Amino acid sequence: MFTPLHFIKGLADDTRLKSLLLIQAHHELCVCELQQALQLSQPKISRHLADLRSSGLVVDERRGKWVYYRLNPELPLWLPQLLHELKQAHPEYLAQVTLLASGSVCTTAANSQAN
Amino acid sequence: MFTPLHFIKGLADDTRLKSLLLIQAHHELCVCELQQALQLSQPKISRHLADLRSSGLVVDERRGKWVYYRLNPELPLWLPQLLHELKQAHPEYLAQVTLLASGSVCTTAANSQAN
DNA sequence: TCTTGACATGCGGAAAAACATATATATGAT
DNA sequence: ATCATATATATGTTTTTCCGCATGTCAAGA
Repeated sequence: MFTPLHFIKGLADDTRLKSLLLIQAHHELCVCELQQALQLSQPKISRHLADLRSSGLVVDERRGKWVYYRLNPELPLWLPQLLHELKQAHPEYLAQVTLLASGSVCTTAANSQAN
Repeated sequence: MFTPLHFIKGLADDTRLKSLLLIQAHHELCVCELQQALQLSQPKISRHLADLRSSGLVVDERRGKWVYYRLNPELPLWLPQLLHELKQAHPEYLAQVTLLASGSVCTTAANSQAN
């Protein structure tokens, strides 16, 4: 169903690639966390996440008001592997992007993640 | 100079991705060999190879009438690694594409590669 | 039920990517 | 010099992708 090309195209955008790297690093993130980390508009983030979802790269789960995204656990392993290698090899790529500790935006989304 | 995103974008096209996989498998290939393997027009192949060249993914070398392309040896190793994994994980992707043995097209380009 | 906060989507428009066709360049052979 | 082969590029067009802005949905609280 999904060719390798579909996956690669999913990665081929700055917003999407950075989102995936952040999601992998933090296991899961909600839209507002990505929004503040990448300093982008909500619709922009949301639309790219929808792309990632429809190309099978991420799965989403609603918990209360928030929707959490994580890497699709059924991905071919070259994909999480690639993201990992990529972060090692190009640390500067995510350097400017920092996720505020927790509970700073989205009212208390990050806080509600104590489990 | 090259961000990981530039490299990924280089891969994000059917013609380019297949070309890279074929080039890696055969160490080096000339335009006419790719052309017959992928069954595409010469300008199309040539333009995509120019893209790959300008994004640093391949290097070219002219030998006589032919121009041979191979992976840039100075690539971050996650890249050849990725191509390799990709071929393992998705053998069907290149299944339809077969390079005729040698010396079948481009007069005798492939033949001249006995070294 | 009304409101607020988090997120998704519909809809043009702009920008980039890809394409086909035609033409140019380079090399080797005649 | 001329010609044929291999490859590159120029040009105009079509397609795809990305974006901003407005609006819609859904859940929780008052």
